[in-house]
Amino acid sequence: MIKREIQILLRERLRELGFDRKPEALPVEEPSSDDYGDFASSIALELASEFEGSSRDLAERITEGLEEELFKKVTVAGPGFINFDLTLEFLVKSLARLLSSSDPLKEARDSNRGRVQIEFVSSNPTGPLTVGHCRQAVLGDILASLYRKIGYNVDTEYYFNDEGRQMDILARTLWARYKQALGEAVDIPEDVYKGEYLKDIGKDIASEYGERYTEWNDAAASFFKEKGMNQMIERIKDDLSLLGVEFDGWFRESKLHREGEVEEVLTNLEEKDGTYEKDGALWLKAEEEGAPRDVVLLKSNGDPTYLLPDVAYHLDKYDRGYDRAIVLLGADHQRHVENMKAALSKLGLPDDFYQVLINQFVSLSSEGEVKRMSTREGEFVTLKSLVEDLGKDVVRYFMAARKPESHLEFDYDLAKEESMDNPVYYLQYAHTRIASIFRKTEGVGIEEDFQFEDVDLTKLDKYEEVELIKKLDKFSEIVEISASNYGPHHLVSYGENLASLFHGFYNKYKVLTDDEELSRARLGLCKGVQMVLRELLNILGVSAPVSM
RNA sequence: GCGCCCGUAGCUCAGUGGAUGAGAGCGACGGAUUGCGGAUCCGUAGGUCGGGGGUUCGAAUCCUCCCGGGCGUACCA
Repeated sequence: MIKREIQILLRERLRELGFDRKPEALPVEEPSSDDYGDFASSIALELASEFEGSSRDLAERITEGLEEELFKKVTVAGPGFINFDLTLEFLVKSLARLLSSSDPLKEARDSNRGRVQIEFVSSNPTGPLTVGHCRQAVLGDILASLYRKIGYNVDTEYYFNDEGRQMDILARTLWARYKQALGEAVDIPEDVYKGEYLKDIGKDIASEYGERYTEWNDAAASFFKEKGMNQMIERIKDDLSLLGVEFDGWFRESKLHREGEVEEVLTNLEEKDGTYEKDGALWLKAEEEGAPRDVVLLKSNGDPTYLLPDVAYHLDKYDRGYDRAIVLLGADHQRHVENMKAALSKLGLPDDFYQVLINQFVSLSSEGEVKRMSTREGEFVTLKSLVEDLGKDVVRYFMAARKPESHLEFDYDLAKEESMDNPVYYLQYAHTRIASIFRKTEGVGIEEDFQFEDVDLTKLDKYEEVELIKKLDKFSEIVEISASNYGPHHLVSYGENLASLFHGFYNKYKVLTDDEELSRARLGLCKGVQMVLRELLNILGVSAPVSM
């Protein structure tokens, strides 16, 4: 990374002046204006208070002896900004590294980063996944591949409650559907799971098992619970696979109860003096750990609340050896997160173990109308219908394009538009275009898979070419930022930016020219753009076609 | 009432823990191709970065208050 190299040089120079700073802590940025060089640093302004002279004087001192072969020019501007103009030879090395590595993220990878678990969607198997789950599925899946790319050992997991009241209702409803399929009229309990999907499952069971479960008893209850849940899980898996999302693990809440982990965590909390009884219920002293108020762990009827098994679940994650547990939750879980943090802190887990990405809701807009997505209304757009309608690439791209903590207005009409107006195709088209250029190389006497080692990349001296080289160099930093900030949208912005630079370059200059050396250099640049685009689309889970 | 998130161009939104003219896409208007894919490119118009105050050499970005919207504030999950 060019930025890193400048930081290291700056660090050396600052050492000589008596300042001790880590290179990564030194501000080096691409300035907003081209008048201020390729890169700029405001370090002198930051350190001026520790210096006897003015910030401008300090900047002058820093630049002394810094003008080595890397820099065409180093100047001090304004109140003390240091502007770096890089030589073409130096800039071009970054592209050469990319071309020889065949891996755009080689520099960003560090295999010693530890184990991370990412939990997302985690919707209970009582109904189909919706547009809201879709956003989370995409975000979680991208984060997982992002963390893998930079060297973490990542497992994804889906957690669900396979017991409890909701599952009982599911079982009861499914049984009723089964009976209906056998031709008997049975009342469906009001307000619950009337969906077509249960009718279908009921029919399947009827044809497979005939009249074996005509009476509602314990055997039927457990049969329909297990059957219903398994069928729902299968459907959820099918929906997710439409999106290209697969989980490494599926965790059942019942395991925590069965293996005594819930009991254990309760004892643990009691021993740490983290609980008390009030009104017949057992409360967690959450307020002591920074939560707004205390919260119930065991209801007065003895049942645990949602919180308690989730605490046990996270202790289980911790015991499995993860260094970090990242959890994606919807905006309505804010209070739960505070309670969880309080409980885990009571138990003595490291503060940074439990990390939550709260994402805001999705609304769908079409023909000027905005519809809120609500499962409670009973009217929701399913993940399945959305993906079947628009395709995986478009859905994933749109779901990733906004920062998670912002509301996402999903523009259905724009997403549906299979034309230049749809930003997904903008990126894919850049990739396709490059592939197309490489199919034409023989026409100018260049073999398609020629080696870039011998190419003179300093032929790339046009403004647009240099901008592209700098942009490519920035990719690993963007990936790093996207991962550490849990913000896949940075990738999208960067990708649109890169594609835009490329299209501009393409329109202004010919890649395949009469000058063979120039052609080879430009092909090198194209290859670099293609490599980064492909890697980026790959992380987003969007296909990178060679023709469209 | 209190807590979290959001408020940037007509619309949808970028702008990583501050840094030297406020950006993109869509929409509007006007242009570009007998040549590598026009799903492209170039240009014009359009903004007191919700509002006030504060910190700083410097604030869309940090602090505070206010306004507007979403979510939460359960012995639901």
